[in-house]
Amino acid sequence: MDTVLLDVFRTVAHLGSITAAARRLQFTQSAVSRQIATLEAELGTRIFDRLPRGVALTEEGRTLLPHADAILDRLAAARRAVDDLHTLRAGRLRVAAFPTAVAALVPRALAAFRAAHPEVAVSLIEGLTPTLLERLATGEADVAVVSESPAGPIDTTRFDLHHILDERLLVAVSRTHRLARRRTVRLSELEADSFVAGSAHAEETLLRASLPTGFRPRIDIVAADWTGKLGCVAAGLGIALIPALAMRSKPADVALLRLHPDDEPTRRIHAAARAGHTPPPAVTSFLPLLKESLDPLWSR
Amino acid sequence: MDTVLLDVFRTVAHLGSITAAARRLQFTQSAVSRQIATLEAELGTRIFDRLPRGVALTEEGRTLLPHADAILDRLAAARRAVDDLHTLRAGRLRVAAFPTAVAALVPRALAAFRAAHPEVAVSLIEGLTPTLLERLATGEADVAVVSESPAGPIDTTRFDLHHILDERLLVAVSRTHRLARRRTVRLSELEADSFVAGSAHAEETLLRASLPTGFRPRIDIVAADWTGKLGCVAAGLGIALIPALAMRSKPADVALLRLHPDDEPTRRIHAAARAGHTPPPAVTSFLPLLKESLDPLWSR
DNA sequence: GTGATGCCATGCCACCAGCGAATGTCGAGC
DNA sequence: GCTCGACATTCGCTGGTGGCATGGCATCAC
Repeated sequence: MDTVLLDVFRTVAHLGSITAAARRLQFTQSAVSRQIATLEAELGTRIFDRLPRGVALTEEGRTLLPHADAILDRLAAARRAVDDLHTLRAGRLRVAAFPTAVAALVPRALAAFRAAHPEVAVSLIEGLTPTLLERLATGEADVAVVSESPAGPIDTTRFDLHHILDERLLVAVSRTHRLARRRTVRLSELEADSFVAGSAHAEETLLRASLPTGFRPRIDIVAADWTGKLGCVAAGLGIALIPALAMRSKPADVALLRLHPDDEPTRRIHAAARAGHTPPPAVTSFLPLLKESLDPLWSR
Repeated sequence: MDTVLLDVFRTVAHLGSITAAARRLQFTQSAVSRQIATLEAELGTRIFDRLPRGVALTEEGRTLLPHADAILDRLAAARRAVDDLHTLRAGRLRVAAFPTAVAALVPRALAAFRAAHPEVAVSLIEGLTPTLLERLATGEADVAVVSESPAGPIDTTRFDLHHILDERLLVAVSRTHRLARRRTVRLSELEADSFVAGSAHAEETLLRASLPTGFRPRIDIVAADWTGKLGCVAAGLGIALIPALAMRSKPADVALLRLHPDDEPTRRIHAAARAGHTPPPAVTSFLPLLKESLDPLWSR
């Protein structure tokens, strides 16, 4: 059944006249007359009594009226809901991101998103790239901020990648370190140094994955997170490799050196979405914000 | 919007395949494909992602689905409600009737109606004919059981009348009365008798309206209702005119005489419905029951 | 790799549903 | 009795809708 019939019915019932309803609905009288006749045929009963002046609802019509109202209201609500989703007056945005991105990049972008679209419910899950992609694939997340190294390429047949930045790896040394004044160093110059490494397995992976094979760093100190690591470095206990993304601002007590371009590992940060699936509107709107949130410190 | 689109949408969403939905709905695949496209155009957004094997809901589609379900369910409920009304599995029957009819005629018919259609809510209002007709006209009652005398004809342009019976007026006399053995009497034979009249104004009207002008009954006793009146008659205190309709059964202690046809007033009992209005299904079903409930005692 | 298969989109055609304009019908009111 | 207002009906036409056939794409079997 066409809901236009119900709208016509409602209007006729309200105005008590086919002719008046036709005027209001921009139809001809004959059209409305036949639409009512069609509706009556479909229901198998008369819904209006034809009076000398206009029409009046029958018992059946009176029964139908609230249903027609409810159906049309719900239809309008459906349109509104879909439209709200489209214009970001409703909906949700579930971001998944790897730990380093959660330090600053993703929170900044999420904050900007929430400011722009306060009615969209945002949520954030932290995890390692393979897990994030799995969540994305199962629909538990709408977008995943992931890192890709040559060692672990991402299946682009399953995921659409939006490149955010190429991550820079910095060498943190104490201000009194012999290389503290340098802008750029080569890895070979650090063979004699002791490294402060993270205790987390992820950091192991980072170090191993990031550095050229054959380079065997000396590790004397293990610190859990970036803040502790930087403390050790500042105290001159060793040097550390720090992803630029982990630096929320330039620290005062350590020097940050860039690696020579040939030594720098290539870790590309992407926002990933499910391939073949149209991203929810919130994701489409979120991606540009991720790029706008970039700090010049982070990428080369 | 055609609700068929919503049904197609629902089926496609459920089966995850346009082709499968087409099979189930007895459409061709192309038809369903374009119906989905039409729905998407109407909403201004994609509601399905086209995958290599079938389709999957987008965020917008997921939002729409519960609305589609609700709309279709409500539509089905509307059809059912109208149909129930039609088949008397629901609805109401509001009967208005004049007092004498409420004695036995209408209750019997209502009981039969309720037995046949227990899910229809029945109600009954008692009143005098002009009031009843007014209620009918304003829609407060669905059908009115009214009496019509030559003195008060009913406007048949406003009301459709269904003749139920021509009311018989009986003369109640005690078993020891001089006419107790007669079957028929003439009014002129009763001039010497004392009449037991009702105290109600209605009874005054009945007596005056029923009897030929010029006949002046002698009234010594006034009794409120038919039972009391019959009690007086049985005790030999006088005689009474009783509408046959008021007799729920043949009483043992009084004799009931018919009036000679020429003396009998013509009061026609009708079921009245609003002219020009299709009666509610319950009324259509109720009218035959009124005639079937007739007691042979009542009418000539 | 190559053909077969399954799925969706689309071009084309035929059909009919629904619209508008005009006319018919009926009752009310003057 | 005439006019007016309101709904129904008829007729011709157009646009929408479905079916058929085809094409593109991805997957699967061999």
